[in-house]
Amino acid sequence: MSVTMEGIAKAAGVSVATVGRVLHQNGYVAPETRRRVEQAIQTLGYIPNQSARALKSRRSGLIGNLVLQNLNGLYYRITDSVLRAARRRGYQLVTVQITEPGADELPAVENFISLGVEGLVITSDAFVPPACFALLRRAGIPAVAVERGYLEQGVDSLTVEDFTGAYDAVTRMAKKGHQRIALVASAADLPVERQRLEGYRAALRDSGLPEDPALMELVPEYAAEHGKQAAARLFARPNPPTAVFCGADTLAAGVLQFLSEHHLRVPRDVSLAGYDDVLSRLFAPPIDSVSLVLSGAGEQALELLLHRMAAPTAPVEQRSIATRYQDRGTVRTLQETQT
Amino acid sequence: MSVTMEGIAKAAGVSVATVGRVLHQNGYVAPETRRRVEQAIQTLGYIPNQSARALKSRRSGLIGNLVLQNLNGLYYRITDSVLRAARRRGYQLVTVQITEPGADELPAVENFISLGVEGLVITSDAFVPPACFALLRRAGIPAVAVERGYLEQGVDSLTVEDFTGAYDAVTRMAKKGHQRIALVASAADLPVERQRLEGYRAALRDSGLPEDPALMELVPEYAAEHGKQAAARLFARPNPPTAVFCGADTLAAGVLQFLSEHHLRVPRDVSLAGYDDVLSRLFAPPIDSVSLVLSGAGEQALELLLHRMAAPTAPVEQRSIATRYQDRGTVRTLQETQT
DNA sequence: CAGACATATGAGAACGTTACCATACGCTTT
DNA sequence: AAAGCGTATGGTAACGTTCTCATATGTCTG
Repeated sequence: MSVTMEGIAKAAGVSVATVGRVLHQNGYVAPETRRRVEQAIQTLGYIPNQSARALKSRRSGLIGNLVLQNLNGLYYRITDSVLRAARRRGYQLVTVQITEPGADELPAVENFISLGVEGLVITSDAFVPPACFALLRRAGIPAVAVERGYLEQGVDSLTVEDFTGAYDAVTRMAKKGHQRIALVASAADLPVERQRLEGYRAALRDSGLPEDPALMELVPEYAAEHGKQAAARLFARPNPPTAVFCGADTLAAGVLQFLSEHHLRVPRDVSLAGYDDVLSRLFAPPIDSVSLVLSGAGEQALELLLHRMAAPTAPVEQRSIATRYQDRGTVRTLQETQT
Repeated sequence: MSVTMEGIAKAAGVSVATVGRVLHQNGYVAPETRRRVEQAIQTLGYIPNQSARALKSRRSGLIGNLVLQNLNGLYYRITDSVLRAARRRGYQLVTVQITEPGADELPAVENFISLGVEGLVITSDAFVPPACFALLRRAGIPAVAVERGYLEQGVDSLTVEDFTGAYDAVTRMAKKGHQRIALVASAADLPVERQRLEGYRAALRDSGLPEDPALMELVPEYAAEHGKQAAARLFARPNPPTAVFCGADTLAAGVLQFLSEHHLRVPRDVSLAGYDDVLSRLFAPPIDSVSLVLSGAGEQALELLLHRMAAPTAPVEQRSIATRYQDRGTVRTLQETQT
């Protein structure tokens, strides 16, 4: 069927050992012999068999990418970044997306080990069961967690500075004079969400603003519909907020839909900011959002991973993905706001 | 290092052959022996080595997924669908995304062959060089193209009914009495774009409307900014359109931004519809869009692929992904429109 | 009771590659 | 001239699986 090293060895009139030397550019090969072998490789269209290579050399050239929950488009961007970084280093990325949280993780990790991945990038804000890490440890495969940290498992991680991102956004609103700043965010008990919530609360506190539970809308899901309903509740109050900070762009979309339907304009009547900066650029008007500096996230993840491969016993490292406030002018000073 | 079949054979006091029989549930194994072997597998935590398995059996259990150009979020949804379908059939999906169109395709395909994929799903509206198909043919690896067809290469395909989708959307506008229906679409010379354009033109023709070049904005890219600029040009005319059909949701986003800035409301002043239905649901207001019925796209793609694997010489097959007009009420009858 | 047959297990040859060891030649060094 | 060394090449044993073939029981049939 397919052309093997033996095939081209025969064609070039040499041994497989020599073909191997040409392929790996190591050892001594006479220029003329090299030419003949390369010629044979060309004409026969030889493509090395990765399975055999991996089996023998214990280097698969594969890096696993475990993605859990893909609610917003964010993970795609991270995966994309990791993919490019991996390729730049000569690694192939194998992505597995969890469909059934809580049940699929372990089989997925087994699968990765089975494939012989040399490292694993775990992209998730959801909780990965400790058994997965135990498995990886036993197999001697290093992992790096992106988005959520697993320091307690001794895993290097790349977390998002969500606290700072939220803190910064809300502080800006407070600095512009807003007193009633609402929060619309996910109620999920995940580090990411908790940090955004805490950032919001800390910003209020540090700005000397009271924390009003009636202004904190924690909704069950990211879907726009929930943002819309939350806005409906917020603006039905006698004292509606003058600024709304959303823990996700999709929620902000819902808020914007409500405002638009009720002829409230952004930022004339209400100031609005979202999070993730994945959609907000496309809204009418484009709204402020906390963007994650993902360029380089893949690079960082792979750096951590390769570093860990080289030094398995080095101290656990944690780096972070910075956030940057994307200012599109939808947070206006209170004086200019029509109440 | 890791536990092999020989390891558990030793632990269970049997030969590797027996372990193999237990693993594959074929051949005769005494119940008691089976128990012992399974016990050993459990306690030692045996995980089969895919490389060795693939090398020997020529069945890697891998399916390749080549993705070119990932402009809108559409491909992610297709990939996701393919991923699930593949897993349901016991296949692992390996995705490679092209970064450098025109240069990366061939190496990527070689990589896939090298990995021993049993089939390849090509998701792309961009052009895949024939050399790739030649390579696949030589390696005896079946492929299926999603989104764009490659019938001339003898490749099964799953194309999107873009002509119908556009035709349907524009016909609806015409039926509601609109006479000046604008088009904002990508100028890229791709089958997808051509079909959307042709659908628009055919709908005008069949509705007895003249084709007005001034109402056809073919922009270089999908970015919202281009939609906005196109809208600016359209509405600067003495006779602006009363309805705008966009070849992509991102373009519709730009149009909406322009309209919003100029206090033109949808659908009160202008009717608007997008394409792909990937973002339009989130707009304020949510706008009509042509949605692709992707549920089942992965299933279909894998069905085609597996069918081809089983019968390599069967006649080339082409199926299609249907479109469905998502009505959110942003196309209003001309009578109700304020001009 | 001999042969046929179902049941149960082991031995071992591949799969295509890598990498170590052996061999062989010609040239310099002492 | 023997030893040492750089150059060039071939032979071959793994890597962990799969799978065929061989072997060894007991059990049933005519």
